[in-house]
Amino acid sequence: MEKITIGKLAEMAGVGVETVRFYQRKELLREPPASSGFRTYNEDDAQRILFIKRAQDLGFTLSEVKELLELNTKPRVTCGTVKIKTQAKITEIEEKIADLQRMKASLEKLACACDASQDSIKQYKVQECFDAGLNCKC
Amino acid sequence: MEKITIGKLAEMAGVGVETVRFYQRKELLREPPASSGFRTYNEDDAQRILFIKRAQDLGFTLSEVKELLELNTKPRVTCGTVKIKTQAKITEIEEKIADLQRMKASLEKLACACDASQDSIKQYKVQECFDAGLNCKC
DNA sequence: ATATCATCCGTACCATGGTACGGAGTCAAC
DNA sequence: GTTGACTCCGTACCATGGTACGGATGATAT
Repeated sequence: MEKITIGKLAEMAGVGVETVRFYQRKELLREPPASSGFRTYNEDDAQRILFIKRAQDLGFTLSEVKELLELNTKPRVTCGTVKIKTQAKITEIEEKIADLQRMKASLEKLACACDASQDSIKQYKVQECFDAGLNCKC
Repeated sequence: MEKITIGKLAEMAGVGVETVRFYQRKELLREPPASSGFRTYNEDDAQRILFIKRAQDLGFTLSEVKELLELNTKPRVTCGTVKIKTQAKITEIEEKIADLQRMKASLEKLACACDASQDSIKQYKVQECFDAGLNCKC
């Protein structure tokens, strides 16, 4: 198997060298055996970084990712554990979407009010729009 | 009107005294007139903090909240300007919603893949769960 | 009038997720 | 056998959104 240096690993995974070292400090990635002072990585390390990036894109924090990765080392963990964690994340995301949709509705009312009250806009407060009692009847 | 001290204001808005000072440093909140060395707030200041918190809960950063608040305070803002800014925010929100919906879809695939493999593969790895999620046809 | 709060201010610190720096050692090519 | 690129390590720094500290002074109640 080829020797993968930190620079090559970083390139393979699409991250910076410093990011690899950062993940090692955070114990998201093992400290690989060092041959003559230089770390020697393998394909699995690259896969692991790609996994971290993927999970991160799905809204997991690094400590959540670490937890997920640690599920592997624990003996009797099944996919069910992953599913529970994943569904908690889905619920979180659904709540954020609902919040944003409420926000969007409020801003649409503000935009609409701008149309309606061409000249009296100066009195219109953004806060008022966000608050439950909206002036606009759009 | 009653004099509201920083401690009372913080309590009214459900934040810490230090948070109020922090918002002032960030220019999200005015530096109120100080009567004999102590700041004197009013009801509007409390409303403003509540607005900040609300917008923040909806995924806006403090600098975005600041921008939103500035829609109110700019003196010569015309109706058209408000509408353009508001609609830019709406577009931003729509993008956030779309991002979250993509995240949710991926997570649902992940949950589904976990479900499918729960019985059959006892030693299923977390990474494999994510990989299965990518290819899941649920 | 004295005790006990609250407030003042600057500054330091916390977590998160990295990024940058600088002096040293190492490796590979020419 | 020297040059240039890469790596080593610790440490400092960045933005974000706060939280905590501590000495001084103001307000208030008994």
